[in-house]
Amino acid sequence: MVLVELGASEPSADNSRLDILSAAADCFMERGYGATSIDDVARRLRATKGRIYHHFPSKADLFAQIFRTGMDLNYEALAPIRSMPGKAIERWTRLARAHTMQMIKAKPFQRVVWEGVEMHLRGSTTPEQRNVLSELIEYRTRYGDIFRNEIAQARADGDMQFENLSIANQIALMTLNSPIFWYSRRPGEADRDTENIVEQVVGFALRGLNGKTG
Amino acid sequence: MVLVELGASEPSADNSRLDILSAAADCFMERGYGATSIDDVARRLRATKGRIYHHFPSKADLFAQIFRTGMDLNYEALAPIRSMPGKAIERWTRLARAHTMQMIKAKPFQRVVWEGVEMHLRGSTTPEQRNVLSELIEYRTRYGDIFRNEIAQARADGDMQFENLSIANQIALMTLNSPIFWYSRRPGEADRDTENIVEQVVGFALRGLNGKTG
DNA sequence: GATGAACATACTACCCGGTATGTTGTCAAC
DNA sequence: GTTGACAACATACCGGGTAGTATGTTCATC
Repeated sequence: MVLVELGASEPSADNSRLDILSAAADCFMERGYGATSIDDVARRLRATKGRIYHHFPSKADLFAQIFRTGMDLNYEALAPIRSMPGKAIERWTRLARAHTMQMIKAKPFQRVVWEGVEMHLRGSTTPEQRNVLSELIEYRTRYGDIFRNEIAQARADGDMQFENLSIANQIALMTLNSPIFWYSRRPGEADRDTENIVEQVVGFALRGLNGKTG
Repeated sequence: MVLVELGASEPSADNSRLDILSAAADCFMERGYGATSIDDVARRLRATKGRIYHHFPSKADLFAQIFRTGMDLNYEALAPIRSMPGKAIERWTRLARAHTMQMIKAKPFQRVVWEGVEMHLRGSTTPEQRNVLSELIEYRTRYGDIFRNEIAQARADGDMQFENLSIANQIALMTLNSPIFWYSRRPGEADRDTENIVEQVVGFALRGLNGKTG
């Protein structure tokens, strides 16, 4: 079972690659995958297609790389929390905070992740690209399971109450993801303001799960 | 017994129109607006483009009509509840139930509504189609305000607690909408099962809003 | 000064929205 | 019962946009 290796690619190798990824993520967020042309991405970089196709074999692959990068960021944000001892509900709350903050901080990448999941659910991809995508989907599914396991444990601890585990997790994650749709940074917004928004979101989800606020 | 109206070329045309709308909604749900071609819709109808363009002037207009139909259904579902007397929190709960049920029952249309809102937020439409769409967006915004007003009132009544009204409404509606993404009807699912799902969703949102369960 | 990476330029093949035109059935009037 | 008119499509075609490719160009490194 070979999973994604975090630092697999050479670090200092390509600023150019990262620039392309970031610009493409912005485009995909603003117009969606289908409506974004490679020329659009190139234009944003003040470059041409040649540059992009020099680094990425296809549009679908570019999309997939953004997807992977976004998920890498998410795993990275959760990493220090996952191993924390203590009650599951407390761990879930911290995980939720980190996740939600990630939705805000890396919004373009997270929108790509979202669209990637949607694309997979719709099954509208070429059969061969689908393998690349479905590997990423599994990556993302396991990510969701991190939260799923915690709320399952929290329920067993008597710290949460809900009927169906899958549904509860779906709704909770949807809540935590929601900022990618309605959040946009306001001029002069401080870190404290952002954290406040995160707290409102996480609080909503926690209450939704009947979490015992200690 | 004879109900044929003179000069009414409507009935057969309306059936055909509805068939097209429904087939197109299915396609848009499965592949998204951009990835769906008019030929795709025609193929699903076992017909050709001619039929579609005979009834709808453009792809964007077809999309808009589905959007409008979906919203019409939503308003219709809320109509009898809106005028009910009693506490706001109670009214909100009933509205939420009706809305969520609608998400499940008319899922293809609701997905189109969702994508329409996304398209508008992204601003990726031709300037002239944008007028048609933004009118629908306003239609949809007023719909959201129905819920917004109720939770504002409920908070004033002391029956709900949350910090930011806009954020709370956004999250709550997102929760109620979420079935359009993860729900799919299971074989042998009864109405009672569906209602149970609705209850889980609405319950989650209600607790998220700190609703006083009476 | 040869080589290859990192692009830009030029071009092609294809798909898709839209249109223009052809075909069929119906129905009304003569 | 023939004809004309029109609705409801089907067929054929066109033009624009786009993913992908093939080829040129620059520049650094050795």
